[in-house]
Amino acid sequence: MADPQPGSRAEQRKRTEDRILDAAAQSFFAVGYERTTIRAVASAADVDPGLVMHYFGSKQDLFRRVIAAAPVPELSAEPGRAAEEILAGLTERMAAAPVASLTILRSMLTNPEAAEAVGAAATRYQANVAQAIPAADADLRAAVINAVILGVTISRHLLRSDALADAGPEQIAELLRPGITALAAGPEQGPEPE
Amino acid sequence: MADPQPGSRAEQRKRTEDRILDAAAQSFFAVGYERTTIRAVASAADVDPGLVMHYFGSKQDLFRRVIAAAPVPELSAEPGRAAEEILAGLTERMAAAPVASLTILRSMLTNPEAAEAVGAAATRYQANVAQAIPAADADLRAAVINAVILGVTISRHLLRSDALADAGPEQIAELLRPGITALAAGPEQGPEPE
DNA sequence: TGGTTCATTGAACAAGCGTTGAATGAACTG
DNA sequence: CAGTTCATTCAACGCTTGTTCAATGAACCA
Repeated sequence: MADPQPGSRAEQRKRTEDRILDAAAQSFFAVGYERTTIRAVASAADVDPGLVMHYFGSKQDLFRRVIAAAPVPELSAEPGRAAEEILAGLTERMAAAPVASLTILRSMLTNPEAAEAVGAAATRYQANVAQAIPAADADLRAAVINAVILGVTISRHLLRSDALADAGPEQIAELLRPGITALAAGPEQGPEPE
Repeated sequence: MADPQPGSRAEQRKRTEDRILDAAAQSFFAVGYERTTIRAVASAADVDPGLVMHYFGSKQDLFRRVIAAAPVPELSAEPGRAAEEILAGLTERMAAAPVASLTILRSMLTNPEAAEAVGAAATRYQANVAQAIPAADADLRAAVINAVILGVTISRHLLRSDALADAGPEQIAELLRPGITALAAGPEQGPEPE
């Protein structure tokens, strides 16, 4: 599945499609779904608005294409090590949050499609986390962990909270460690069962 | 500052204004700023769109009026008790989250005005929290606490995460307790500093 | 080379938006 | 009661939006 011949029609098309996709991703990420206009995307990609429609069908489809590039974090942990894996994943994501993921987050509160994407990803992630938590309320605990990660990510990357944006990923992860550990450990049940 | 005479012109105006404000709040909360239309608000309030403009000036001003009703959580805590007060405040807010606050949250990622409101409230709240934390990185800790609260609130009320929406406020607060406590306590420094 | 495909453009459409300003008629004021 | 205020409506403007469709010209294939 190599790139088509340079200068060929197919290659030119791919170049243009990618330019549009890039411009769209940038705009969706920067201002969200509603404030992004086909015209602005086309202009940023140095292309006619009609071409955007011709290639991607509709604004909604274009949005779908952009957010389809969002990697869904996979996580499979064994009980006891769950907290560390969660923190490691969070650290990694804080260091380099992909544009597609942030685009979804930016639009999730106003765009049903984005909300659904977030919901689906959250459900998968929560299921994986919950299975590693030895507690009756594992689902709730996983949901809270998810909420915490969501809040930190939004504050840091979208709201650009000064304190959070300036701090290093490991520093933030360190501060979250006690809470995540407690959430992933399950209920305390007196001194060392067994 | 009693209500004006019933049936009077002033009273009638107030009634209408309130009806518009209610409809606007509901719409802003439900679908956010961009998807809310003056026409829809007017229709819901059984009023002509022109009247909305006449009374509130512009859509942006109407939005301002709605979010001006959002209570800013005040918090002044002494070191050591900070965590409990934070958790108490969070519990309270989870039990009855005011529409205005949720409206701001809904729009904060796409509307600059809402983002500013969130930022301002967050800054004030963080300052209060930080002052009660005995640590060099108190600001960062306060920011993380804020982010956690933000994430939980969004997940619960806006994303309607099943697990979180079904759980009781106290239950969630209980799960959050270890993390918040650790954040508000400052760095551990060996066994019981005297 | 001649015909077809297709990337790309330009102009336009219909719908919806926020917003305006004149018109109406009932509530006020003197 | 006459005159003014003002809550409310109606119709319209100008703009932007997503979207469509015919036209163009270069790349492709036989």
